[in-house]
Amino acid sequence: MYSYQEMVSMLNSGGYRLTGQRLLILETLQSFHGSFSALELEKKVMKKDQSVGRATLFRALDLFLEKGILEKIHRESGDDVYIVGSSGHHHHLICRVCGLIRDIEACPFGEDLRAIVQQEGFSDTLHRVEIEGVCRACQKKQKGRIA
Amino acid sequence: MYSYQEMVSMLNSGGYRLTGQRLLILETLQSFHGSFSALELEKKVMKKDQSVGRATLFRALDLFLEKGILEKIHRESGDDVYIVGSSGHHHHLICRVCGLIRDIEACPFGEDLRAIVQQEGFSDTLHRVEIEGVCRACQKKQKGRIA
DNA sequence: GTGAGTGCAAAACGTTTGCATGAGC
DNA sequence: GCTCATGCAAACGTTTTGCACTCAC
Repeated sequence: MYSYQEMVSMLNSGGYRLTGQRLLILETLQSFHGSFSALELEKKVMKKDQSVGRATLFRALDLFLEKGILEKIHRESGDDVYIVGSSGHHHHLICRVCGLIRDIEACPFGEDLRAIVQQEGFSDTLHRVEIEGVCRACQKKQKGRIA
Repeated sequence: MYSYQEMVSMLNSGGYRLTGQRLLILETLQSFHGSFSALELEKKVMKKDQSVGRATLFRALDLFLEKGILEKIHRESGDDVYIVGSSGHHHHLICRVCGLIRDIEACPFGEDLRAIVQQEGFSDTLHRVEIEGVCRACQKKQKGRIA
């Protein structure tokens, strides 16, 4: 997960302006320890500075996605959530209860799949592996509730 | 990809009523040879019977998803599309140009990943592998356009 | 006959836009 | 100072809802 400094330089290196709003949003991103929705981000940002416009936030989200500062993740529920990005090829392990994300560096996309893709004649492929489950902490909470 | 008959019995076996609208939608589903959006489906259905309400269509989509008659797929572009389901565990190879879908029966989720998931302490996991690329036919079309 | 399913229209939802204003480089 | 970026509010497109009506069982 990128640090504030890394995010700022990623933004800066693209020739984008380091406005107060963008920096505020980047700062807010750090307070999430897992995934978050656009709305959750909006609430946190508004708490810090109520004058930030919705449009600014969505424009920043798009920009950050494009620069790789953020990544978008599709939950089984159908909701899209965001996480702060990290470098290198990786996949995600997501807790469907609390939204916790763990980056997985192992990639199951090996020779077997590559061969199938080639056989089907597809080019310019990218792949997405998302594993969804319940994290240890949420398992404990759930057990506690039933017992 | 399920046949019309299979879809009808999947619906029927759940105790759901076989209404004219639902059957019309199931029939329409067969005409797609790849993925489709809710709107594309709506257009096709409306062409057959203009009196079908939007709400009915969305309610049917939800129902079909729940019964496994349809599957929802997340495109890299951010759009959600649907495909007619098929039985057994499988993943998808998607053409980002035309929406063509190929089911892949090989599953890369093996011991390696299983061990990582266990190590991280996650339970009740499900996984999603989506490969996006450009199919053979669309590659040819693109080449033709440039040359 | 009964209740699941429907059509309609209006509302809700999250997101995007147009434009005048304001701030970064 | 020149442009990119912003705030506001209104528009947008998709999906959901509430309700009276209807049709499958």
